[in-house]
Amino acid sequence: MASNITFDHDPADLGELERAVMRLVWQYGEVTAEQVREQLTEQDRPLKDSTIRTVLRRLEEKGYVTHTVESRTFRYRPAESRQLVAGRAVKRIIDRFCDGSVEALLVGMVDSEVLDRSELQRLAERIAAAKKGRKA
Amino acid sequence: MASNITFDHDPADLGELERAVMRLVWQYGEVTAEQVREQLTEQDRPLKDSTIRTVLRRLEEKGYVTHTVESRTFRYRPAESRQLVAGRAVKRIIDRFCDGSVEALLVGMVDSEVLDRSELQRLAERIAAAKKGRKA
DNA sequence: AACTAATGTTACGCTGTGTAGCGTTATGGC
DNA sequence: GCCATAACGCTACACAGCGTAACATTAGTT
Repeated sequence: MASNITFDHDPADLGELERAVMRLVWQYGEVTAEQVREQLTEQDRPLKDSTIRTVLRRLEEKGYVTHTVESRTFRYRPAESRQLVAGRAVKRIIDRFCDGSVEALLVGMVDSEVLDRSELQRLAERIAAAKKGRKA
Repeated sequence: MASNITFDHDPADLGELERAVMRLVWQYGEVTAEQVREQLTEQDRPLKDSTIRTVLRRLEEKGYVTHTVESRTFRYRPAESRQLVAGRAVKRIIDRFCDGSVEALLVGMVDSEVLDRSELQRLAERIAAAKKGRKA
């Protein structure tokens, strides 16, 4: 197996530019191709607008954004929150590198200094609290 | 190029086969090209050994494995633990998708059902305990 | 010296991504 | 109504990475 399964989108499979664009989409909540172009230009990355449009179209094909037309202008919005996407990306890593063990991952995060234990502790409490208060 | 530069090891920049091989390297701790080939064959993925060798060489170039020669045979070993690599991969995701906020990520993990709060709670305790017991 | 096991070299095709040119189509102004 | 213009789609192309492997090289063993 593994050869013909249809994988759903993998956030890590976004290229550098695509990621930069997604960052903007998430940041602004809603953007037009022009706005994206302006922002990128400001980030010292001047690009032709056909380039931006191509990227936005690909992102939509990949399911990262959706768009609505408003007086002949496309408004792109994120299809999912970045937290959700990030969460799935992490899940992928866990599956691929930690044989599904979230624990192994977190230990690795601590080891690679992405997380320190007190921080983790705090987070655990925070999240537990938030979840409890929000309970379903 | 300049081999003295610290390269970014992003597991996401590994291909499907490369990942499969890494999994074996991590699993066995030490492998020869032949062993890798046998294992892959057993996983219904028969490949010529020149293929395996190419992949192992690339993995070494990328810094994922190292090798020592033992009576003409290359013994490949992981350069770093998979937890460490996974941890860094996650850090990348955090930087790229969560603007560096670990909290945002964990919240996302909970939201995308990668983690549930009780699990997180337990983990926090476990890790804190492990760290404490292991000295600082 | 010949045989053979283990490695290295080179390559080729495919897919994805960055980047963009050019064609198309509504809209508003004249 | 006609045209300039804005916004978009389509097509392409080069380059890199990965899977895959044939062929060349080298060093022990007999």
